[in-house]
Amino acid sequence: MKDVNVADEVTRAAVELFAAQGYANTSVQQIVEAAGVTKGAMYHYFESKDDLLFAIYDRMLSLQKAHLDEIIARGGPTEQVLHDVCVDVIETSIDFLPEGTVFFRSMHMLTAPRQQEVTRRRREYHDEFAALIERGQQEGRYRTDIPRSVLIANFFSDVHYLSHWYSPEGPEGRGLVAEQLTDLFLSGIRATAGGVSASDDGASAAAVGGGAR
Amino acid sequence: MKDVNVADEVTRAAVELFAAQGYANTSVQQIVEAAGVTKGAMYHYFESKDDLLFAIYDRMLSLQKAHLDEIIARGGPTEQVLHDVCVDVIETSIDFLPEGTVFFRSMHMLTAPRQQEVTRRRREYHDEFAALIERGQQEGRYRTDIPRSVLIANFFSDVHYLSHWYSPEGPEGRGLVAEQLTDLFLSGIRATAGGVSASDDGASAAAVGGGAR
DNA sequence: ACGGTCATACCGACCAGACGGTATGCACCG
DNA sequence: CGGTGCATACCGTCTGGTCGGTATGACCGT
Repeated sequence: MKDVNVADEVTRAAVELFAAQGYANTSVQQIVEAAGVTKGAMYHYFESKDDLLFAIYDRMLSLQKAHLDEIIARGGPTEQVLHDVCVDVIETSIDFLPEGTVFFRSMHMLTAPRQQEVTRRRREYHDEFAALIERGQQEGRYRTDIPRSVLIANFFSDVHYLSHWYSPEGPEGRGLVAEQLTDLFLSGIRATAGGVSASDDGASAAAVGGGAR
Repeated sequence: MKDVNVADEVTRAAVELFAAQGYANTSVQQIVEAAGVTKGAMYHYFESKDDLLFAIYDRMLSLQKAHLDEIIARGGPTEQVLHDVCVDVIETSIDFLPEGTVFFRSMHMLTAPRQQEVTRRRREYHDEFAALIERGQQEGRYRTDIPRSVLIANFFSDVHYLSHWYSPEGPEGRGLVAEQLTDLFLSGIRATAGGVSASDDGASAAAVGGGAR
């Protein structure tokens, strides 16, 4: 099965190098050397350097979308489903930390049509996530005084940022961090007894205390 | 004052192009054309393309650090100070949205020493921010069941992510979004009434999984 | 069994061109 | 006259991609 091995080895090396040095700073020569193959072999399996990059995106997107669908299909109370979705995407992102680095850093290096494709598939994920939040809002669980798009951005930002600070060698296990970030997010969007006062007086908001149940 | 004008115009064009196409995909030729100057003029003011990129970082870092110091120097209750700091960094990031795009996307394109310099100055900001959180924790205001580094990452992620979703043309004013994100963050880190507090003796947060009750 | 044919997998020298950077020169100013 | 501010032509390097060629092996008619 040399077929699989070459393509896989190239992909592996590419992710590693792209994450470490960036897409533009990594030459095809470097990749094939790191993968232990030749340029000819690589161009036999990939149309272009861009194609190689897209393969990384494709794998990530497919994986996370599959997870999302599976969790939603499982059903259950909104809070539970949302919790599971959040934890999963964080854990998955930790499992694929180098891919994540490349993902957010090099998206603009893709050719226009592929960039659109990535955007489209990310929006699919986004929309399903948004539907979950909306469901929770209709159930009175989550606050409605802040636009839904802001609530969602607030969560995805955490996923996005992971590759900038999380280290697998650090003290925190991936499962723990996932629970913690999810908890922070859910605590933030939970509907509270009182409203939110915008401009002045940030201090008095503390008096409201938690709507923790 | 042609001196200032040329350098400024080049910087302006560079930010715009870097944000739109990425650093690596933007040639020096493109920059000088967009700025309405010649390559000779540009290389008279900047040592290299890298130098140009660093100038962008330098400006952002100086600005935000100055703001931070000013707000902290103003004093006041912890909650108020932290609130103001959060709002400010978000508003500033919105004012310099293209710079922000470049900032996070192209850091790895800087030469090693400059990358270190940027990291060093970011850490300065980070540490002052961490000190604020710690103060709030000692006052019993903020939860201690989650590592401080996670709390902080949770906030900076929002700042980081802004350039990926916020649009000045959108319905949300920059001040409003800043308040909303700040509120979400503060709601998340607030110590809950009956919840875990006191000394952090390790992983006491495991209870999160079941989702309330 | 066997020569021949064809497709697939792979090799690696080579190329066109783009890019960052420089060298040289000139105009203007104090 | 010297120095600053800039213009322009030019260069060496490096890169993505190509292309002619070879090795391997399955299949086939005889």
